[in-house]
Amino acid sequence: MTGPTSQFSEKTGCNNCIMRGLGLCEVAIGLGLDHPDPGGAVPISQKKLSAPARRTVFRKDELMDSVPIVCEGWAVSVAGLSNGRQQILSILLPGDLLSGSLLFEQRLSWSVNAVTEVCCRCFNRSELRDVLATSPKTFDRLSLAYTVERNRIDQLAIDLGQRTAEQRVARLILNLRDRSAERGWVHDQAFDFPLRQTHIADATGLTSIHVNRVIGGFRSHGLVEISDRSLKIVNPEGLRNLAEG
Amino acid sequence: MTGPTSQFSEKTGCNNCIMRGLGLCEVAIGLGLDHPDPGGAVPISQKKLSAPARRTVFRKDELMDSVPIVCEGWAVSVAGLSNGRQQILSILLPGDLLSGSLLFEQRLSWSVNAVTEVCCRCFNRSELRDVLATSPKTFDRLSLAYTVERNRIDQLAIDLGQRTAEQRVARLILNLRDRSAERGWVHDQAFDFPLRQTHIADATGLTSIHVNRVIGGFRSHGLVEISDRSLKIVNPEGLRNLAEG
DNA sequence: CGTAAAATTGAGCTGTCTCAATCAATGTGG
DNA sequence: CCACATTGATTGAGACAGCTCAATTTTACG
Repeated sequence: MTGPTSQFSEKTGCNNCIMRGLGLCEVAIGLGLDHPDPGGAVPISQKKLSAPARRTVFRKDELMDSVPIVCEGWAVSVAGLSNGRQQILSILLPGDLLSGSLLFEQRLSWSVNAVTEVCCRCFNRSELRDVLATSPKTFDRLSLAYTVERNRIDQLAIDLGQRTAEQRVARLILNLRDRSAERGWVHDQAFDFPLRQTHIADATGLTSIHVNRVIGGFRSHGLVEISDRSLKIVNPEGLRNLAEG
Repeated sequence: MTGPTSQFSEKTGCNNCIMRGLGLCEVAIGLGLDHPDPGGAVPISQKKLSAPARRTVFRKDELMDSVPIVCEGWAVSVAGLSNGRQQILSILLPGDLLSGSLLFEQRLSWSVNAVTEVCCRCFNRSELRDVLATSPKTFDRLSLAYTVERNRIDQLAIDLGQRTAEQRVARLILNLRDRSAERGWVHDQAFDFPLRQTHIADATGLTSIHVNRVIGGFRSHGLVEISDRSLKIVNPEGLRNLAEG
């Protein structure tokens, strides 16, 4: 039962997570952290935590004794500047580690905001590290996740430093399509897309006004359609060409 | 023994590295990887490799069986785009890990170019990982290095996404001053600065022409002085204020 | 149903780029 | 040791991508 998804403080939270099937908490499940089970999986104590849309889930500089994984909903990790601007450093989909750094550091470098209603599982760090030391499989799985995360940030820097507004937005959309597709959530080039234009703006280093015009352009060129928190890539070829630049 | 530094073009290479004292290969030395010694240090087989200024040291997609550390000279890791532009993802000073990802991945994600003449030590990856598994101290040291690296990239993305040209250049200079200072190479706000304006441009996502004007501005406002591959911060306050935005 | 958040559109401005040319520095071969 | 070739720094003029300010409409939510 979804139950009254409550605050911030640990609540029933993400029951759906397991119910929705294996696709969901793939990292957690892939790591064998999900729950004590026969298949060689290792139990690690965990807490669940959920937050409503648009709320801050974790605050910069918060001291974490756990390593959270997003189970349900979309979130973003975001760095705020003194002048009010902010940069989204990663968009977190269900199954994503909040940040690989949390394995080594307990202080959170950036805030995490919920885009939709979000639910996380927070794995105890020291237990998790013990598992890492003893389970090579888990180690490999986790270092792969870390590598992917790292490559994504490098790619972000390249996009921000070298590409045009249209390319950045196109690439963002294509990335999210690919990540959704890995999870089996893309059908006929359409997928759930809860980001607001301001999220896209903060992720691409643009103004939301300009993002609006760029997307308007995409739409009028028959590249994408957006409606009702869902995005459909009408012309994948065209979008890809635009993105490659 | 140090032996004839071989490889690539096996040259004499970085004998200076040790001779210059502890400041230099600090990571390697801090890790106790330097050479077999009584102090609990762990020997790991290593090769040395050197390259002249402006040459490519490692090429994107190269398969590495080792984890290199820069011992001497400055290098940059850089991603090239099809349109000829390129983004510098990190500036490597002596003592820096080429990339923490190499602990987990053997394929190099981006090329590494020498800025000055450069010399590296390449530690055997599997031996290094064995050491990590058995030496908590080394593990901590290395995960710290990884964390620092990660934070630097995040910071780069924020700079590229949200800050003005002047801020980006100012921050680059201040970062390099700080990193040089950690190594004890800053005297009276002056330090070795072998970067060309094109390097600065590629690192900040700007045109070298515009970098030139920005630096010209800094100079004429009495913020910095550059001459003879050395940079002096004349007005640290002013530069910092500019950088903060 | 009312209020806040998000999307859209217009007009003008500016930071940064492009193109082009010159000059200084550094390195190379004869 | 000089002439030449290459690389790097500097400066000017004009163009444009993306920003700011401002107003309106649409959508979402308590």
